[in-house]
Amino acid sequence: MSATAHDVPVVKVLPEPEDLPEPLPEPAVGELRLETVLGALSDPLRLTIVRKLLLESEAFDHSCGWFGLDRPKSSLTHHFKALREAGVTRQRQYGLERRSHVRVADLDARFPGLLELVAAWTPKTP
Amino acid sequence: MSATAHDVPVVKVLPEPEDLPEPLPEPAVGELRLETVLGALSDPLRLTIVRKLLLESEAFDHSCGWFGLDRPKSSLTHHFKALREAGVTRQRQYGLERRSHVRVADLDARFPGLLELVAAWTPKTP
DNA sequence: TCGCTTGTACGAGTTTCATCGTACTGCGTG
DNA sequence: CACGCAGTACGATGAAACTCGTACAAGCGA
Repeated sequence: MSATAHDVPVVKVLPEPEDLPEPLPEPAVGELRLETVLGALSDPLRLTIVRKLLLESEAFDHSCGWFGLDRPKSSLTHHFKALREAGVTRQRQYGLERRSHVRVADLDARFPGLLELVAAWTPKTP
Repeated sequence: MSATAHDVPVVKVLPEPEDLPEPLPEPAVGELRLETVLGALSDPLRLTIVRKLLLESEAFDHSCGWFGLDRPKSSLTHHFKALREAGVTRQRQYGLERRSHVRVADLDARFPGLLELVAAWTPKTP
């Protein structure tokens, strides 16, 4: 193709799509169901996860441990899987870690306004 | 601004609050919780109810039977109660009937955009 | 290669929820 | 006042979901 021998890569701002590991199994955009997504978001812990991803993750995926959640690992696996299978997050395997990010574009396309509600959410005080 | 003393009220679009029976017990606006509301809306039958109220109820409350749902009465009671206790609907007793409407103003104030998602929802086809 | 780390799989215990039959209440009408 | 109707309350059943311990797989570094 157009790539020649003297083409030198300079800086890579973001990893190329081909460089990323394949996402774990997830529903396609057209398969997203409102009732399923709402069900996944009806749990305080999962709201916490998604909100933290929305507000504090600057274009990076984050592994399970980054959230600092005080729960056993098997519980966290359960909730991250629930979010991914509902289509809220995407997960990729980076060596040891499995990192997550919110499918912002997909969710905004299918359910505009929903993520703003999650970002504005605050946990119950008492 | 331009309103002066000789402005005469023309039509009463909505009935006065004093004419209505007291609403059944429900959470106040400030007590609405996103996780609870999303949980109430994560059920296809309840989404059907709320959507139908949003799209087809022209400023009127509607009784249980109006929806034409093919379920036993005790099931319907369960779901209408779930919606009311989550703060999605308001119910008033009119003689024999208990009529419901969506708390549009309250929900729009606390969770802007949420009801638009419900209105745009369509049940699963298969 | 031997650990250490990250996370999964599986399974049990508990809880919560949906469904719905039956019996009941409360209102309105004849 | 007796009947009928809208809807509730209660309870049983079964399915789903949350929580979490334990055991296991896979990557990475010394």
